[in-house]
Amino acid sequence: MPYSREHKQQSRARILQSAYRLFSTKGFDNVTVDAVMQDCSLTRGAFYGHFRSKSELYKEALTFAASNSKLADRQPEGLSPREWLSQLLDGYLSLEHVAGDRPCPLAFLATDIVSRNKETHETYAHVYSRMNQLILDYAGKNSGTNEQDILSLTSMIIGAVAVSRTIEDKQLVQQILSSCRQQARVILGGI
Amino acid sequence: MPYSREHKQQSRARILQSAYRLFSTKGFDNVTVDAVMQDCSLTRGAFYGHFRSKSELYKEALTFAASNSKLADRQPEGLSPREWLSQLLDGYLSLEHVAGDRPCPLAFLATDIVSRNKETHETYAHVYSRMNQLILDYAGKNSGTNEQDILSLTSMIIGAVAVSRTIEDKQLVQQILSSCRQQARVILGGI
DNA sequence: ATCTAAATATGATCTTTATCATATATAGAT
DNA sequence: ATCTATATATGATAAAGATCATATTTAGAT
Repeated sequence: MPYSREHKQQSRARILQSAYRLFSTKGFDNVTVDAVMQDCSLTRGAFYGHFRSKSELYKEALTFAASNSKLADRQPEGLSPREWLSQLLDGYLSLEHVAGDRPCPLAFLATDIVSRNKETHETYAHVYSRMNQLILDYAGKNSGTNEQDILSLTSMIIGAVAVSRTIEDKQLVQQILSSCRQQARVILGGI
Repeated sequence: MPYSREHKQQSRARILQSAYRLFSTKGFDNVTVDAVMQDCSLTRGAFYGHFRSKSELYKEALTFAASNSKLADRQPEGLSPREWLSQLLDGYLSLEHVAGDRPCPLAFLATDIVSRNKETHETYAHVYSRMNQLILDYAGKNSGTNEQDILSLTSMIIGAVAVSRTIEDKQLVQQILSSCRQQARVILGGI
């Protein structure tokens, strides 16, 4: 047996990490297979030992990102669900997030997804539903916040991050994010 | 002098219209210069008599779309600004819009824009500011709705349309749009 | 030390596509 | 009718990039 037992798994994880970082900041067509492999210090040829195609990589990277998102992080002890949700929203609606720190695929790939294949659309939709469900859980089902409210909330925060990413005027971006942080609290009935 | 006086202007307009329709639904990289020209029954070569490059076309198409958007339409007589705004929001948050009828570049190109050049970013930012300003004007500055509220409103409607476009479950899309229509009225203090 | 299957690297190939150089068509002016 | 500047079309070029075929490296087992 060649190489250590987990070697390939580790390579695969590195490829996915590089891929997601590049895809989410540049979009599918502005990232070459070469670029991804160079980013994780491998080469073109090795790629096809891990993935069937660039499309498959994109879909897998999307799944990878979703399971590594802050939303998927465990709620820290000592925080109530609502406090944790409050922190999550502040992180989501932050300059750091907009700058590309563990970016949310829902916002960063919003329009890039449209040109991908059906499987990828389904993956995206799944990630979206999961975000809504998680926020609903944290908000508390008997809190006066219902599923409708959550749908408008997620539209708002996804839209805010997507738009903010394109705007170079940092002050305006801060205003957008701050307005949405405030509005989020209104929707959730105060935290 | 060859051709009629306005011939070239008309061709240019046709190119821009085709370009915007294609770019907004497929994104920059999934639209070839050939495809645009064929869409308006011209050919590749003629393109460079009108635009210096594909990038320039994209930017011009964005400007073109903004000035042809429903938001730029004149307010119909017999409607108050708030009634007109209400109709605009319902149109924006509709299945028809999501399906691509006179689509809003802010939503349809949200992440595609990021990879474009600085000039294009500025154009996008300009369109964005204009949308906020128009909505603020229609809402009425002394109505209890302030600029902050508008920023969260536009984030929400842009996000809703951007996300909806990727989701194939029509029922879910209707829920998203409906939730946002409702939330929009809350933000605007009832219409 | 050597052998071997798995992992990775290297060197094509083939397609797509933006852009350019050149040719043709158009319709007003003479 | 013909001439001409402008608009449009056609064919060529060249670069980029996904994928494949083939070679090389790796490290556990013998």
